[in-house]
Amino acid sequence: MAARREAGEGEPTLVWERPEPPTRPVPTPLSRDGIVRAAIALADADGLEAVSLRKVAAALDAGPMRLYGYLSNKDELLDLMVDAVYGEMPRPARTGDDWRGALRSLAHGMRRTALRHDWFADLLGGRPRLGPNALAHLEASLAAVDGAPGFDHIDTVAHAVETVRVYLFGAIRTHVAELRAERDTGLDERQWQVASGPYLTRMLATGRYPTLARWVHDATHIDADATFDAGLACVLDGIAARLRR
Amino acid sequence: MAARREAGEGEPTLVWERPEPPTRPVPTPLSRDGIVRAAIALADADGLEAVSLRKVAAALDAGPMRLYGYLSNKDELLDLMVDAVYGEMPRPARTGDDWRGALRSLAHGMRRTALRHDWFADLLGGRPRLGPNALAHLEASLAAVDGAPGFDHIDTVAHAVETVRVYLFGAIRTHVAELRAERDTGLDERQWQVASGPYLTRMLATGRYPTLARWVHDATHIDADATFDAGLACVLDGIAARLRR
DNA sequence: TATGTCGTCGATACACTGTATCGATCGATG
DNA sequence: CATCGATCGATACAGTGTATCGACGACATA
Repeated sequence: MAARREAGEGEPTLVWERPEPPTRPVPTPLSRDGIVRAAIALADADGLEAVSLRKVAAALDAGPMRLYGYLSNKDELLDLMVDAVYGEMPRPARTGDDWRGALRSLAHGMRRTALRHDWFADLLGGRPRLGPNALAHLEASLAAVDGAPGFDHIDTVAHAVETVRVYLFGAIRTHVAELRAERDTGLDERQWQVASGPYLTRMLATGRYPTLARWVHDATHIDADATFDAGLACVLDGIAARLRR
Repeated sequence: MAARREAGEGEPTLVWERPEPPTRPVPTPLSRDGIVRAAIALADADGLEAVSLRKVAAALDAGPMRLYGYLSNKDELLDLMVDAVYGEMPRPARTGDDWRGALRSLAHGMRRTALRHDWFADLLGGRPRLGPNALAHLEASLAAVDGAPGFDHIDTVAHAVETVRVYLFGAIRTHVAELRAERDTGLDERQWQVASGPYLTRMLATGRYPTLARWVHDATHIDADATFDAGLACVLDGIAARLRR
C-alpha cells in the first residue's frame, strides 16, 4: 500500500504527502449483536453465500479481522444467526388443554419466521443449536403441551415435540427448496411438470414412471401451505393415536 | 501424472533442459461417472468441504478445467452426487397389502444409505432433485403403496409418501448433526448434558428451562434408532388415522 | 507425405474466501 | 510524562470456483 521504505534508497514518498496516520477515527463500536444483525441483513438480501466476514465487516465500517474479537469462527457467526432467528419466533404458549393447537401454532410460527429468512432453512438442523433463544423456544414448546390431557410423563411430551420438530425441519427445507426452484426458473408453481421443462415430461413419457406420471397428471395439486398443514395434521393424528395407550 | 514442469523460476532456461512438451500422454479418459465416484470418495473420506473441483480432478490425474467438459458447475457435481446416492438406495417394493411395511422399509433403506454418506444429509432437500435415480426411487415409493387397501386414489398415495419423506429428511438431518456433534466432542451420546459441557448444565441451573431440565434429567433416553422408529411409527399412525375417512 | 483446420486441454489469471501473523498505534496506568 | 498492554487491521497465505486463450494433437485434405 503506502509507504514502502526500501533499503537506503531515497524515500519514495515525502512525509507530507504520505497518508496521515489515520488518527484511529473512534473505531466504530461493534457488538456481537450488531455483527449478527448485519450478517442477517446481508443474508436476507443476497442469500447465505453473500455472507462473508469481509462483507459483514465492511457493512460495519470495520476490517475483517476486527470481527475475530467477537467471534472465533465463521461457523460461530452462523450459529448466532440461527439463534437470532429463533429469537424472532413467537414462543408457543399453552392454550388450555388444546395440545393440538399448541403444536400447530408452534409449527406455524416457526415456519412463518423461517420463510422470512430463507437462508435459515440451509442452516436448520445443520448442527445442534443450543443458543439461548433456541433453548427458550424448545422450553416453551415442551411447556406448551406439558400437562395437557394425556401428556403426564415427560417422555410423552418430548416424543411429541421432537416428532413435530423433525417434521417441521424437513417441511421447511423442502418448501424453501421448491420456492427457490420456482424463483430460479421464474415459473408458476401449479404446473410442476411445465416448470421443470421438457426434461421431466420426457422422462415421464418413457413410461418408466407410471405412478409418478399419474401423480403429476391426475393428482389435485393443492398449494404448499395446504400440503404443509395436511402433513402436520397427519403427524398430530399420529401423536393422538399413540396417546391412546 | 508425468512431467511436472517444476519451478516456473528463471523461465529462459535452455531448450534442452526445458521439460519436454509433455507428449500428451493419452489424457486419462474421463467420464461423468468416474468424476462423480471420485467426488463421492473424497466426500466420504474427508467430508463435503473436501470436495473441490481441483481435488476431484487431481484424483483423476486431470487438470481442474477438464471437468468442465462434463459439468458446467460445481452445483451440478453435487446434484450428480446426490443422485448417485439415490441410486444406491434399495428400491422400496410392494409387500402384499402391508403398506406400513413398505413405507417403513422405504424409510429404513433411505436412512441407512444416507448414513453411509453423511455428507448426503447436507445436500438432502437442498434443491429439488430430479435425477433419474431420484425419480426412480420416488416412483418405486409411490408404487409400493399404490393400490394397497385404502390407497385407491393417487392423492392418498402421494400424501402418504410425501409425509414420510418429509419426516425422513428432517430425521436424517438431525441425526447426522447429532452424530457429528458427538464425534467432534468425542463423548458418548447417552448423557447429552455432559457432552455439551458445563454450558448446558449452567443454563439449566438458571431455572429458566424447567421442562427442558426435566427432559434432560428424568426422561428415559432411548437411542437414536429407536427414536427414529418411534417418530416414524407416529407418522404411520397418522397416515392410518387419515385413511379412515 | 505435407499442410491446414479444428477441437480440446489445461496453464494462467482473477476475484474471492477464511484466517494467522504481527507491527503499529492507541488508551490506560505508573 | 513515560511506559505498558491491549487491540486494530494491513498483509499474507493457502485455498476456492471459474473465464480466457495460447498451444497442441489428431484428423482431413492436397
